[in-house]
Amino acid sequence: MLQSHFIIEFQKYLLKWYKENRRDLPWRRTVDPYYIWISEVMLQQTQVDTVIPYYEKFITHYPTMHALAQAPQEEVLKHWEGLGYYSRARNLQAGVREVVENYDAQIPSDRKTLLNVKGIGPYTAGAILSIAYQKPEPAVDGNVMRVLSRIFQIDEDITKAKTRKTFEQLVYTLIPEDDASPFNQGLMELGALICKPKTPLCEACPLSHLCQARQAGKQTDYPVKSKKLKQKGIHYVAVVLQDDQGRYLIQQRPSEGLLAGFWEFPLQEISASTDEVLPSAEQFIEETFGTLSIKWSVCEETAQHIFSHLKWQLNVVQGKVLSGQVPSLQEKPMRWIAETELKDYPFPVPQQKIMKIARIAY
DNA sequence: TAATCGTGGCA
DNA sequence: TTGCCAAGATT
Repeated sequence: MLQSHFIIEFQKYLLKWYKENRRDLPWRRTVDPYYIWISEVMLQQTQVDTVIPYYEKFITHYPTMHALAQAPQEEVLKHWEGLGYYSRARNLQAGVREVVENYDAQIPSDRKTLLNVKGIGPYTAGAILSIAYQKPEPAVDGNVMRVLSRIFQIDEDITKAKTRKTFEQLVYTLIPEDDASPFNQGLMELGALICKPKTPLCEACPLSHLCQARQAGKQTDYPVKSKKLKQKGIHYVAVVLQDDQGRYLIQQRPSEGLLAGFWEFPLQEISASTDEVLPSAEQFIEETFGTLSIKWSVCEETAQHIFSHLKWQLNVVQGKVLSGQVPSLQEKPMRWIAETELKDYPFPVPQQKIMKIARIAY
């Protein structure tokens, strides 16, 4: 059990350090729960410098919850393009619609209700409650677990879901009643700027005199986390097809799963060898349109894209339809679009790499 | 619980 | 180059 003088000491040094060292970030110039919500979702598993331009653009386009609620989903995805983890965008919009419809556009201020809103989990709920509503609630992210696991030499594996609860209980004992926002943000800022994963700057740390790992010289042994497996490799051929008018064939991905709802040049999975590249492309066209007269060229350059759990190897084949008539597409989620229209569709990064290889402007 | 879901930075 | 890492949520 922690003694009260330790807790007071912890709060005092952390709050003083945060007050003097906090970065001036766009979302720190407001306490509007809607803007805090957007920033927290964008910051999930994403670095601050990456988020800043997306945040600025997003709140300009969707300054109110009503604006976001009424926007077409594909337009929202377009604004999220390149930021990754696209279910965040769909869930954010779904959550905002829930709040507009069920709570008269007032974001709930209690944890239980907040957790029922789409896209809001334990961390984001705590962040909104503490930062926007000044409530003494924990907001435990990777920074907080790293900082606290070092200070208290906590050995639990932070990759396990239930470990977060251990840290939440600890934060409940540490967090000050009246300074919840700077306390939570201070813990995260300390993790980001000082208590870094590889090379913690303990000499500059305001809590080093309270840190057990530091006293034991074992800072980099914490946090404890199990290793993750290597990405599984998959080989594809991207089929870049143009009709006689120079339009490109693009296809929409399914509404669930990887890169849901995004557009792409049709991908055909192949086994590793390159001698399958052209036959696979031809097979795709055969299955989609039947027999067509096409002038093919195989691109020498290939692309690679690494996801959290997958590694794509991409070959590119370009084809031009020689005959005038292209069969109709029926119910397939495909379209023929002009090169100038590509910019109106959301394309994920691997597709942008394919465009570069195929020398298509985007 | 464990797997899924992006992308860019960095040692 | 490779692996790790970043203000996690969902299923």
